[in-house]
Amino acid sequence: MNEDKGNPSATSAPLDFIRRIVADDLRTGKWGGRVVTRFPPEPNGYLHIGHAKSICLNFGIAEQFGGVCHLRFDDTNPTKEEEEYVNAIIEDVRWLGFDWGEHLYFASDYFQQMYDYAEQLIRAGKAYVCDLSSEEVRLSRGTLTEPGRESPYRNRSVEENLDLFRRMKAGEFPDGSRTLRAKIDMASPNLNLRDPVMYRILHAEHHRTGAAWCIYPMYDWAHGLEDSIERVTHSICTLEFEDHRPLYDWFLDALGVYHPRQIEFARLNLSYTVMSKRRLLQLVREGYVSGWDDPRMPTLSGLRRRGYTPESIRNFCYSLGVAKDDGVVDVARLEHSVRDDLNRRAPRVLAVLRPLKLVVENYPESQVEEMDAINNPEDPGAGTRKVPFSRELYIERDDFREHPPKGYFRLSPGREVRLRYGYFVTCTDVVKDGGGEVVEVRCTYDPASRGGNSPDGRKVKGTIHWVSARHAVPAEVRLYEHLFTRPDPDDVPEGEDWTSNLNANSLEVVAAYVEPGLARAKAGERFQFERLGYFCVDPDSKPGAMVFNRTVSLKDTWAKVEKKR
RNA sequence: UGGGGAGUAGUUGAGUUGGUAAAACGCCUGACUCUGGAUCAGGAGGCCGAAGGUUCGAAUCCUUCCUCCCCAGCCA
Repeated sequence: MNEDKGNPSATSAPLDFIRRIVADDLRTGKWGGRVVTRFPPEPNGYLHIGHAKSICLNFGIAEQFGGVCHLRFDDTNPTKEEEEYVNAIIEDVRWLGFDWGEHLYFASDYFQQMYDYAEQLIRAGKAYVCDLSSEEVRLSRGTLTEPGRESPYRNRSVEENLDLFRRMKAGEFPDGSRTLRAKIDMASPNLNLRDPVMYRILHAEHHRTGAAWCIYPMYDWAHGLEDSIERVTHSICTLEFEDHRPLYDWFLDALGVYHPRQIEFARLNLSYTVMSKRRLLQLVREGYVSGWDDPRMPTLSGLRRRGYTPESIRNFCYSLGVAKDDGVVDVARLEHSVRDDLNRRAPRVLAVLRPLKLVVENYPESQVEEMDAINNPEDPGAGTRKVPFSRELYIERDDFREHPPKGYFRLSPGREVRLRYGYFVTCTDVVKDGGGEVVEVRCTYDPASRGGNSPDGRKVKGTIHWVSARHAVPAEVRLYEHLFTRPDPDDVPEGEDWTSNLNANSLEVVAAYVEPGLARAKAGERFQFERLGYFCVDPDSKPGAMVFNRTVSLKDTWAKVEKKR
């Protein structure tokens, strides 16, 4: 099939800084020849294209260096996490093409061990139960420039801490009344080290552990332990956790346990869209889109429904590289990678998005011919098919101009064009409605040009697509544009927010006609509508009521030329 | 303002021990073509954030400065 391009495992491309670290570690035997990475999503939303970069990195490294990559749910906050999300995440990672084998884990499975480690830290005098409220903690934490103040509970005895912590676990105290904190340094310039909270009390039902726990570990405390327990070698995360690394290291050192190396890289940002889970959730909840899998969403489920292939997303991610400066990637690159993939594999078909009737005056009224059409010029093995041709056809409105501009070489009065796989036709007349709108075009055909070539060798510049009016299948086609009108959704006037940059025209529904063979196409099937773009059958599609999504248009140099005028 | 990061073509990014700047996408030409697609061949585009310094020589080393991002959740 389609080999991933740009994946260092498949090319001689220079290694990125993370792969270089892995390769060095392998050479020096630092981890005993093991390579263990992990992708640790929190099940509080759907995966998006930014996660795909992380997935490709982690699974890609494991694959390339003969290691393994774990899929681990970081489910330490029962108030935000749901099973629906874990199922969707599993489906998405699998769809993207990765396999974690036996290595499916849940942080919640480690709760008991984490608890035991916490007691160990208490006994070592490195953690204490604090009775301050969250407000009081906030006030005593200090600011960016001023040190914090130590909690009055900071020096409780080990016995008292142990007793209180056990009672926290036993459910004796209400939410928010106490926390377990690490005893580090309230004056540290790194705020993360100012006695961070390790456990909070949350009497909440967890999607996996139910009511077994009422204290839940915080990210900083839990994450390193998860990595340690799984004997991860390289714990790869995004830049915002760079500040947390000293804490990651502190916990593991304080415990004296197996200690992976955390490495940070820049997350992916894409132009014309938003990527934060909070904002994606807002788009869903407030009805700006139809759901997490709305084809306009940058979620993997949205891209899948839109018609993106896993290969194209992987190739896109590999083409990005891995570095530490965060910028914004032009969506045009994502679009390029689907075109590149679909060009090679998508069967071509004829479809007319905005129909204009074309009557071939000298073509016999009742005649129908089956024309031979090539399924995919990029893939000779794809074969050919028959497409019916008759006297009345539909052509694209855009392919006729009563007054053609310079450089236009499609149909217009007196002009001859080729109907793809059909005949040469010459426009003889137009029919207009009361408002002067062209509602029908008349033409004559050259019977000698059957199939698309004329025996006298004369050339025509334009080739347009068409569909037989009598045989065509009506279909709903959903045309998508960028979700936002500006590359940076946050680029708004004073007082407005990112939602004011939502593109009102991001979805246009059109009543189209497609060639008859498409009547049986199944959800998820992808096609190239010749000269238009790549389209995918939507799950909403039903026999007799086909629905297609436009994945991406074809490059259109004529549109570009026209736009410049 | 304290701490942590980052600054190389429009974008993403190579450039690992200093020798004077890859590539991809985008853009512009042209060729070819029964998709104005694809393909092929060319091209434009960078004072390597700035200023000093070291050196025969600096994107790479030193100094100072500037800009951008992250951190004051009992979120992850």
